[in-house]
Amino acid sequence: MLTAEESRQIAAVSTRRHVSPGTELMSALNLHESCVALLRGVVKISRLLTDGRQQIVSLKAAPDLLGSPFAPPGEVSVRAVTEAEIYCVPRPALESIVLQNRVLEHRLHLRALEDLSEAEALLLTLGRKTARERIATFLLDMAGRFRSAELGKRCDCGLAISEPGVVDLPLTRAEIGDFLGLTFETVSRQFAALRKDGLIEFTDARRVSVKDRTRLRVAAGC
Amino acid sequence: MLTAEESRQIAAVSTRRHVSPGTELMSALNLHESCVALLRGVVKISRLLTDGRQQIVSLKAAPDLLGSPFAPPGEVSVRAVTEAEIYCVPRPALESIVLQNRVLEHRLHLRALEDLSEAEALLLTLGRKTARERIATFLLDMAGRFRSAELGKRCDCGLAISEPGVVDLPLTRAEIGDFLGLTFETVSRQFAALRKDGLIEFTDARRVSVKDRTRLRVAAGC
DNA sequence: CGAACTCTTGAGTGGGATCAAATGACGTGG
DNA sequence: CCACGTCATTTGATCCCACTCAAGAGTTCG
Repeated sequence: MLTAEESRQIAAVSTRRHVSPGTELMSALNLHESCVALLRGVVKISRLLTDGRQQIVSLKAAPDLLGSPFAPPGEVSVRAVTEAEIYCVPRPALESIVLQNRVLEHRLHLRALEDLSEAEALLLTLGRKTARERIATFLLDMAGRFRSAELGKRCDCGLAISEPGVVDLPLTRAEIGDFLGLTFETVSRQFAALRKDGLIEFTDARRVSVKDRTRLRVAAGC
Repeated sequence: MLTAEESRQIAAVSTRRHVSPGTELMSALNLHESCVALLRGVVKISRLLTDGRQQIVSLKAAPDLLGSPFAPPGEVSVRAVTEAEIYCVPRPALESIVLQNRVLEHRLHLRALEDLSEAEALLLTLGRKTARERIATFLLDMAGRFRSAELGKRCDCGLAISEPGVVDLPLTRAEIGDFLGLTFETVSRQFAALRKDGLIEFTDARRVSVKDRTRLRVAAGC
């Protein structure tokens, strides 16, 4: 995403941090003062209601940039899901780098449009799909993003051996619920139902194997 | 949004159209061949499931630009909600204009980030709010966007006399349901409940008056 | 070993969906 | 002008999916 020169400029003004699961990466205070370059790990971006209900609006896996130097204010929480390595970049510094580099701004623009498209897909899921459809949709999404490292070792191209389709879920059942607008009990029950129907299999609670991708796609409702 | 010169450039390569409510503005065929400048009226952008379920992901009121010359492919439907006046702009033409104008691309970038923020707010609504909270949230949103023309005549600034708060809803009950992930019966019932509780009043089915903005905000759940 | 999590599973409830009917507004054509 | 069809809306009755409450097992960690 960045050239060596750009990376150097950014690193020069940033602070590197290692964070554990659950750590809030941006407090409400510094949210508009810095962006975060995600070097390793997975983070969740959530919107909150005052009574504690929350909705995960986006999952980000390294390498990626969280926040935008131009993003409008918004009440979001950013927390590590796994162990993670990050750079905290002062917003003004990032802004000036981006404003000096047309191509870089164009790339950020494209990424914002992709994020928007992803958010719209999730809107369809939350607004119109059943619990079973949401879980199936989620599994297909995760299968495209978190293929297990065991099989398809070091195969960087996305088109690895897809039949074994083993996925390492980075989220707890409760987090999956917060992502899909469900309770963790419903998530657990729908996983059990898909397993009983032979669409998936679990080696343990966090490792799923997709047994029948075609039927899983049907179960996802499109 | 655009300078006179930019508008002229765009108009030169565009075709103007008047469309009636319900008209599809972009078929699946030309969706990636053109963008739409909305001059008058309101349109809805929806995502569809094969069995007919749909989710409105965004409402756009004139003046605005629909689609982006850089947007990734996505299965969306764009339909007029009210009578509308539009320019259809060939995508390559718009793309070249934007690529020649840094400031213009920056503005499109900012708009994409605002759209993303709006989409995230809707995600919270669809994922975590009750029917009553969704309707209250929707009314507050509409009150900020579609203040009735009767009061506050020709007052372009958004800060008009807000107490009378009369709103002209551009959507049918079914469309409101497609926006909020509810059925039209539930929309109708929740409107009735808010009316019974004295938070709002109807002069007719499409014209709402906000009687108690404070309690409506509480009802919106934040 | 106990505390704190995570996950599963069961039982019962309730909010919103579904099915159904009636009303009113509107335009169209006889 | 009225009869008619269409569409938007409201309201009632019933159903069911997902939520809630609860219990227990498996884990990790101090």
